[in-house]
Amino acid sequence: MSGASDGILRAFLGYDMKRAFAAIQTDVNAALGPLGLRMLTFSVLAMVRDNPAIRQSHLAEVLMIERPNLVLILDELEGADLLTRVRARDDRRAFELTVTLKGRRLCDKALAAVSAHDARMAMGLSDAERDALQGALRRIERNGRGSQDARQVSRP
Amino acid sequence: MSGASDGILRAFLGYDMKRAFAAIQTDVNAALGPLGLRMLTFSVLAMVRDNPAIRQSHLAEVLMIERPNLVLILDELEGADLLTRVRARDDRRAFELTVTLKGRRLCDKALAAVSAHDARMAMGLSDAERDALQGALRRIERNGRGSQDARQVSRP
DNA sequence: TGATATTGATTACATTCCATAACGATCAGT
DNA sequence: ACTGATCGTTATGGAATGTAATCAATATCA
Repeated sequence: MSGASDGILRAFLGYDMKRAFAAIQTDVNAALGPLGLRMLTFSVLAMVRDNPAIRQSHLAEVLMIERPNLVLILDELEGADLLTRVRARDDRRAFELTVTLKGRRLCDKALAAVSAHDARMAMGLSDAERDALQGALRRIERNGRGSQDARQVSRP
Repeated sequence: MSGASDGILRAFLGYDMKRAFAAIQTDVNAALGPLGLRMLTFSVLAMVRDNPAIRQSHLAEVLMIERPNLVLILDELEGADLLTRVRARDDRRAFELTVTLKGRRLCDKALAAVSAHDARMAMGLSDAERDALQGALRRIERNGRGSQDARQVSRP
């Protein structure tokens, strides 16, 4: 007789999401830890690898990270020789981000580790179920943006 | 021509989850803010309401919150006269948590606000899609626990 | 052109959430 | 009674996130 139950909260998407995401974050960080990466630094590294010469502002916008926070992440990655900041020729305020050879190699390993983690977390889900899940998650993300925009519109 | 895309990361569940959960958290906190609650304090309040005389340890275990962190949340809720800490008769170390009348009323309002938020975020999903989504999320949560246990088992 | 506003990156700072170690008080088992 | 475990607490640190303010460089426009 365990006694208490969280049945009320299980009625809400947010509760299931929080717990599922916590499980994912724990597992992915465990998978990336041996490589010296976390979920966030991996996201940045993979994004820069796939979008060479991307600017910090643009990257922050796409990843929905505040610019000041991205600076620290880039300091870490640049300090580990995984990517470089190079002044843009056409705009000397901006930096162009590019992954180094070392960064590309680490990114390959990280992609393999994260893929394994991803398969582990999706165990028991059919391909169709997984696709439906990701479709639903993107729908929720869009629904959230809608609300945000609506609130911002109400400003002068 | 926006330029960069996060297509690589979109292949992973964790990325979609992080963004969907961020949207949910932003929206639910906006919904609860006017009531003086956050996602976490609401979870605790609703749990205590539905499980009167629950002990802190038990509550922390069910919600997967570390005991020291729960203490601060309870301080906040108790300070706002939303719940009470009463010494357990059979164990004078433990506290029994119970929601006050004020807490019950606020919880009712909060439940309505969170229900509206939940419906907003699930807009565009059929009942079947929503059920499938929550089923998949719980599956992921279980998959995560499995990995955690496996790692703990490997310890001496 | 020159004055003004805007943008890119940065610094400094605060907050929230989460995790661990250590402690006093109490309980359980021997 | 002694030992070990449990309950709540304090103190502390790390990680993620957010805002304000700054400097340099660019864009806008009268």
